[in-house]
Amino acid sequence: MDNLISVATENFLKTVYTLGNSIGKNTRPGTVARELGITNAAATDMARKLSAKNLLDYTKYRELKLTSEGEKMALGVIRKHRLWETFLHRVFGLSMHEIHREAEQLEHFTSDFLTERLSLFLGHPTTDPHGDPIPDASGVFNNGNTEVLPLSQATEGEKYTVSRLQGSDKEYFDFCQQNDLKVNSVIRIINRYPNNRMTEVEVKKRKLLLHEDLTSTITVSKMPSSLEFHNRKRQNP
Amino acid sequence: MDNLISVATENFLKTVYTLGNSIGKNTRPGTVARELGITNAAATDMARKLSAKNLLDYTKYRELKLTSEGEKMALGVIRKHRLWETFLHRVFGLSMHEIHREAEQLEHFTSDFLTERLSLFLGHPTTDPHGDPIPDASGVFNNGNTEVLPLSQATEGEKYTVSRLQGSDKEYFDFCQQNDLKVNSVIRIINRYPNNRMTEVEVKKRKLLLHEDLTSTITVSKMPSSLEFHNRKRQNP
DNA sequence: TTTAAAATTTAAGCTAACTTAAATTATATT
DNA sequence: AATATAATTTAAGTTAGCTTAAATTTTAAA
Repeated sequence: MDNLISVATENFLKTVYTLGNSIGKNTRPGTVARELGITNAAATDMARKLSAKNLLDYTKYRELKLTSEGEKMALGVIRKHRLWETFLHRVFGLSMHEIHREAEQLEHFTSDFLTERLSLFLGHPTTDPHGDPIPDASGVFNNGNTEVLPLSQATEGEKYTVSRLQGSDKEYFDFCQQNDLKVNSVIRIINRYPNNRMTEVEVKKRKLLLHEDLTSTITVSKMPSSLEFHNRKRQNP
Repeated sequence: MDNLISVATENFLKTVYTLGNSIGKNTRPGTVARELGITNAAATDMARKLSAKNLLDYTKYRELKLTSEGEKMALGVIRKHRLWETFLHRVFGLSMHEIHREAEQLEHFTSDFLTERLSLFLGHPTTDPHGDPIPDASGVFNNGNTEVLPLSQATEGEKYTVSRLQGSDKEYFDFCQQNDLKVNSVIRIINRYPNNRMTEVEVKKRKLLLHEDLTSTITVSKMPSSLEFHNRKRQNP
């Protein structure tokens, strides 16, 4: 009857949560396994264990569903991850592709006490540098409810603001930086070429032709999110 | 042939290093076990494993000795620990009794890359808030070589400065704070009562009668360490 | 609707890091 | 120098978190 939560468990719950909240993804054991780099057998095994601890509901051959307790834990880990990313970027000046790697470790070894000091120090941010929302200490998102959609599904002619950049490697962020694709950048859809899966956009007077590989990782919203804008301005607290 | 270093290994090496460098302590398996809260059997087991990995020299029934590789690892962990303590105290304002607990976790999940950014951010400190020296990235201490000794062994009539406070709980630091026993405080030995293991000292015009339980945890030096003083002044970088 | 392919589960086994209990070796004392 | 005590080591066993391989179930296609 071990009550302590392990890194493996935290990562498992986090992955189930993330997959469950990503469009076009599912929470079947195999999907979770692939995401975590473990075998299907290990994922099934873990699912049964976590089910016994009431952290998720598991029925053979079905998708995994977090219980409210499991979801709360997942959100706790996500909170720590995103607060650390914000911190590492703002305070230590780590670049976008570096912060995830470090936060991935730190998130598991930060007490709730320290988490709140971190959040306080940062001025209780509600989004991280990628534009991802940060839940509060009780697992609630306070980001307003602006409609967001992947750039790959944006409408021709419309104007949007970038709300999230979901890539991870240096090249991705270098490219985005280079082309002014930043959180809160204004972006207009010039043309869509669905057959070629390309989208032509305008950012800061410049035209870009982007493939769906990229446009599916950029989340945009029609109205500029004033909350996020507010947060971006407070760089050195 | 697992090349990754585990938390258990890091803590084991750190403990052997610390015991080996504390006067009146030894590095026998039982001592290490007690320190880590594991059984003797587990300590012996670990000693053999680490010996196989060339991190320490182990001969049955003898004290444990770190190899240079093992010592380097131990110093790496200690560096991370003390940098985090410095950070948490200076930047997040955590109190003395809180920083150890958090640093104890963070030290194991901080990459060398992040460690150097942390050190840079803090201005490459050479002592932590307890006055403990921080080794540099290659495991070298750059704290000058002021002679230090426990307050319990200080000489009657002499003046010293406090160089380290080695306690851990809130009560300890509250008492020290209350009585101006801080790193770099000036302290004069008025009287020693070896039979009762008490020492009478004067700090900021106030006289204190202290038991060896306390005086053995306070390290002092005859000459005020200008290096440490310099560091203490840079509070909010 | 049958069947082939894909996914999932079960079974058996491994390693790290522990445990308890028994056996061995050191050490300290008389 | 013999012996009691303390420390250490060995042996056997446990749990978490994996693995591979085989068996089973689902799903998708013919």
